[in-house]
Amino acid sequence: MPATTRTIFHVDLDAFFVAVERVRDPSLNGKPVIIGGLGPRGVVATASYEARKFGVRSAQPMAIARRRCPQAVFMRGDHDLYREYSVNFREVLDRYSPDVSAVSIDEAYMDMTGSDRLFGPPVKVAEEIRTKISGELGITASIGIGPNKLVAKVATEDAKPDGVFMVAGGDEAAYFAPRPVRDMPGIGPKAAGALTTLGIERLGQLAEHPVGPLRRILGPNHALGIQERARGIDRSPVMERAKTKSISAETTFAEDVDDTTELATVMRRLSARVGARLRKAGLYARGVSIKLRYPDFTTVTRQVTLPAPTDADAVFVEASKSLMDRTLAERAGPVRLLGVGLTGLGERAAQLSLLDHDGVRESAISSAMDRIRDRFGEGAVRRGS
DNA sequence: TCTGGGGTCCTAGGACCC
DNA sequence: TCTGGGGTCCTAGGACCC
Repeated sequence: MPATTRTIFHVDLDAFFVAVERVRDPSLNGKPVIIGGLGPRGVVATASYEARKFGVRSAQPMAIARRRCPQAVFMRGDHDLYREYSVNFREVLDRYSPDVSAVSIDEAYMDMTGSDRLFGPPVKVAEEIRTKISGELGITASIGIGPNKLVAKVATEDAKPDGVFMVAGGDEAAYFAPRPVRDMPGIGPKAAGALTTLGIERLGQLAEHPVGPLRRILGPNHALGIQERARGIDRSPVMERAKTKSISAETTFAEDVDDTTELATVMRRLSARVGARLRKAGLYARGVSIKLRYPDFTTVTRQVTLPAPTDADAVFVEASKSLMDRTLAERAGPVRLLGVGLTGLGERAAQLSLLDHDGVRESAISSAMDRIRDRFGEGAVRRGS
């Protein structure tokens, strides 16, 4: 099969959460709006462009955002509503390509190779998609176009906000070369810092650097691949995301918690929460993990593999509590964050044969309690101990 | 300025099996 | 008596992304 030049779109909704809030309440238009955790330890999820002018950024501690832009409207956000918009967003994209892959709630790739005959030149289709999104959802999107996902994704940064930017096939290396290495997805603060020690600041320098020293920083197996990416080369297909591999829930306390009874209560609640989500997805878990973060931000994880796959809360609660006891025995509280995860997920049918009788019974009990909670609310039932 | 919550992927060492 | 290599599973930690 001959190598064909692909046409890939990366579609990204602009300041998505804020945009949705503005559909609901147009009086927010033109104002700085900041959405994120409102507690003492919250961080910014999304800031409107008006707020960004004051130096407010995603993932920034809310305390800093408040200082930089005290006049902003601060909101908690409504994630169920954002999910609904995300579904409608996806529905628009599906009209234009059979190969769409969502990467997150506000972002997706589309393989538009060969779509010219149907829809016209890429930039024109991109504008049409944007018009449809804003017409039907009332929010704006930006679209990056490139010969692969990597270039399309980076191009979106030049398209934002509310625009289209295209990098033609063949231009990708020249387009990447002058950009800071941090612009490349996969190079985070650590890798960028390490590259600086080699005098590498831009993607062009990264692409040209002798691979030897890069192996030390980027890993022996990945240095070459990353150098290819620095030239804008990426062969990965637009593919729907693989199945869920883990389900987790965690909470950062407003104030550090030392009381082991309270920690146990929270651990139980988190375990039940991930258990409910697991059963809703019709899955079984083979492993339970926990996470503790101490005030100095050191983070400890502990994990066990269960004797048999299960979806029973009783098993998750027992496992997570015993892992926590073990961890606290090594280092006692206070604790800043507590988390629980379920791993080794699989389909019910595939794992059913591995269940013992007790497992079947516990599974049935948890499912029955889910139904009661659905009808009567969260606090309606709890198992006796 | 003081760091959320939900994920994925990678590395690395040790156990265990063949 | 000393010494193998490969494969898989398990656990812990960490980088990164949105």
